Amino acid sequence: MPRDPATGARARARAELTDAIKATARQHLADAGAAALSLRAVARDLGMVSSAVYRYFPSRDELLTALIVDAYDAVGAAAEAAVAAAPEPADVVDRWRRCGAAIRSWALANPHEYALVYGSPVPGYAAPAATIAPAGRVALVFLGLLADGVAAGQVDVEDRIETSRAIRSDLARLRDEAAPGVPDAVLARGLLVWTQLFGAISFELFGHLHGVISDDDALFDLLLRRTADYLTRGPR
Amino acid sequence: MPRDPATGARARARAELTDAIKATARQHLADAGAAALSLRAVARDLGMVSSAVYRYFPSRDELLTALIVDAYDAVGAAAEAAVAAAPEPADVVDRWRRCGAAIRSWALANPHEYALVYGSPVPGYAAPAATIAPAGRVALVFLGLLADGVAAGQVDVEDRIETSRAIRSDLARLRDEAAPGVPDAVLARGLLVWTQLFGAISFELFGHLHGVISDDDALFDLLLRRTADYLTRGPR
DNA sequence: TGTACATCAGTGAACGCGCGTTCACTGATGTAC
DNA sequence: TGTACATCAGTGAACGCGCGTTCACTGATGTAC
Repeated sequence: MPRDPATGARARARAELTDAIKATARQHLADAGAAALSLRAVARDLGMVSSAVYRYFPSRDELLTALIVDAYDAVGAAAEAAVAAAPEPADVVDRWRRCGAAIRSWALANPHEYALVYGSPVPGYAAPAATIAPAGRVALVFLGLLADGVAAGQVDVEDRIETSRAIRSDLARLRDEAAPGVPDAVLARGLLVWTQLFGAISFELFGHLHGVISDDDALFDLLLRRTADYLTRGPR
Repeated sequence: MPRDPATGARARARAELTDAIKATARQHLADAGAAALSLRAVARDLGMVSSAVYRYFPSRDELLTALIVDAYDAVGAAAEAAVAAAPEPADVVDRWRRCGAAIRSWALANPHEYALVYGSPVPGYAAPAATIAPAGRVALVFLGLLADGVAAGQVDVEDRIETSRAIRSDLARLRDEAAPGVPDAVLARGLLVWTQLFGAISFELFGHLHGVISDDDALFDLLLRRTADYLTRGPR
């Protein structure tokens, strides 16, 4: 009866089970890690026979890919929401801090999905092209707010960088695609700050601050304040 | 005949085979990752029967631990050597750049050992206490050169930080143990720079700069210059 | 120096296990006339 | 509205595989007297 196949009972059941499989697989990530993600174990948890999962995902790697895409989308959505919720859209410092805090919060709430995409690559798994666009989503949020900050005059653009021609053309491409009007030096500062953000989150999550820093929140807050300063005021 | 058991033929053979097992296991890390490291596969590669490996490592996890300890030791030794080779021991900027470059070089030359210790934790494996001291070795190099830089008056110590009491006491412990005379703000800058260093290496190694930055060397060089500046001159 | 004994490396078979994937099948759900 | 047919979800058995770990064993290497 239903013309649109997406609204039929069968289609709805299919969508629901697809989600249930992903949800269970996500839980398994926590127990065993990506490398040990097992279709059979997921099926068992759902009360299905293992071969039934193949109706939904043609292979284990496709399931992994779906989880990776979901993770990238989730962290991107978290950042988008946090930045969009900023009361003063023109205040780039505030938006940056919200952005960074949202990414960290998501990572702390979903440590295994964070590790899945920002930790060591899964051995034997080659990320397919389908993961590229979702991977960029969260970075677009950052580049967008940088561009806004420059446009609003909140970012010092006097800074200069000495670097290779290759880097300059990389930065030019970034500018054309996602950060109109942002000069090379500001983009470079952004890149450095971006790796710093994920470096700090990874260190915290992977235990490298264990026994060294007891107040991770405070350290991260310090990072956000210092990087905001560095982004807007430059090195001097 | 030999009184010292470490010099007997049997003991030497044992030490050699222990090393051979670790070397083969290290190669396997590259192909399959830590989670899939298999005692059987290692034994096969060495032409031994799998049960023979148990004469050398009582379990798969003990072998993993040995690899982790070796990796921490290797990166620490690389940093120590690079810093010690600096012609001007008093030049903290130069030493920092050598230190950072050495860590990155080691990581690029040994990507899977880097991932083993700085990537996502191996699922189901709990790092034993024996890994704690080696893990700190590379950080001691950094803290040492910071302390030297402060003592030599090369580091701006006017900077102040606002942070929690917990962080202040963490920093005080760091100072007492490994960085005498280094004020809180400088230690905090050091921590931020430290996470930035590993964040950049991880991003590069784990493919997050792929398609974005084509000249990783130049970006890293920029990072070293900017962080050296930040370490010594502070935020302003 | 020579012999009896203890130590240790390595063997090969076996244990029980879980994995990804394929395949022919049964029923239930949808579709076309 | 009713019937014949096509589509699809899920079943259960089977494939071949590799894993960690244990165990009784054989021989070679070292040690004590």
